[in-house]
Amino acid sequence: MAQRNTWQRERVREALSDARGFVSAQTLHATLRDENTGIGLATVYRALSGLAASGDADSLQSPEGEALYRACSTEGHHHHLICRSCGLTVEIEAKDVEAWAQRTAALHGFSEAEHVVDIFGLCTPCAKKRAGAEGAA
Amino acid sequence: MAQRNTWQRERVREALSDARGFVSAQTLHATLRDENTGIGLATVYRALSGLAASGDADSLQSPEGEALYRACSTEGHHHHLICRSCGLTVEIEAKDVEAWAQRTAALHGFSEAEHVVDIFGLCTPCAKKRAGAEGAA
DNA sequence: CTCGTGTTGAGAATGGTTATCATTAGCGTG
DNA sequence: CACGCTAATGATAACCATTCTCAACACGAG
Repeated sequence: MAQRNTWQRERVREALSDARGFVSAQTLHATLRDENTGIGLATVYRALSGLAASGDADSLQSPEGEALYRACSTEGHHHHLICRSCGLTVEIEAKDVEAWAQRTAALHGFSEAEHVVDIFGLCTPCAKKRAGAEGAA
Repeated sequence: MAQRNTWQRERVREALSDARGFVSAQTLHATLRDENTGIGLATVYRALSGLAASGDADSLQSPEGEALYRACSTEGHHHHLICRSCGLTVEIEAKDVEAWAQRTAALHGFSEAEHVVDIFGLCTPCAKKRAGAEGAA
């Protein structure tokens, strides 16, 4: 028996799904604590890395060095389009880029190529908000 | 007078150039220490972030959450092909990917798109080494 | 040479992540 | 249903990279 079902793991999975974008383990833990669950920080980390390992979640490093996680609907390999203002995330496919990455790696004698391709930008609502708040700076 | 010339900063710049790929601040500090220079860790960090800020170095987050730096010859926007074993790094251009990123972002209503495109793999020497050491596992 | 101030360096502080370990609780079994 | 094995939990300590603090120092102008 390698894996047991615990409400904690379930809660982490839920919380991750509820979040519209990437969230840090710390934030997730805080959120779960607010919901009266006395879940432990270590457990959140464990659940999170478990989800990431099993492909149910994606993880990336924020520029500040924090690990961010997000529930992933798409099973296979994919990339993200992330709003740098509100965190909204869109999963995108990039077959062309996949091919290009493999080709480029091979061209330089690299094997077992993996790649990181993420686009950061401003989603329409945030772009509008920012344009409106311009004078406030 | 905003900036003074110190041998420490020069050493950091040199060490960064000597490294063939991305190196962590810790590694760089250790290297400089080995060269009999009694340089301080804090100084290395300071010099490194300075170089990164002035565009003389590139920085990225390793999967382990460490910040890695590399001296960058190319001024403009570019990407990296990195050996995950020895750290060897090749700078690559990806005009097609640039275009694709912009297009994709626009398609989803995102503006001010920036992107992160890096390929991690095994360079030929490392791939061979690894194949030879297979039985050791 | 002398002074002012940016810089340095050792160590403390910070903050995220992982390990430790006693306790708890799934879950298959009898 | 009760029992027991063992994975999972959670409080806390340990870790590690990075940043901050601050007194001593050295660059460089006058």
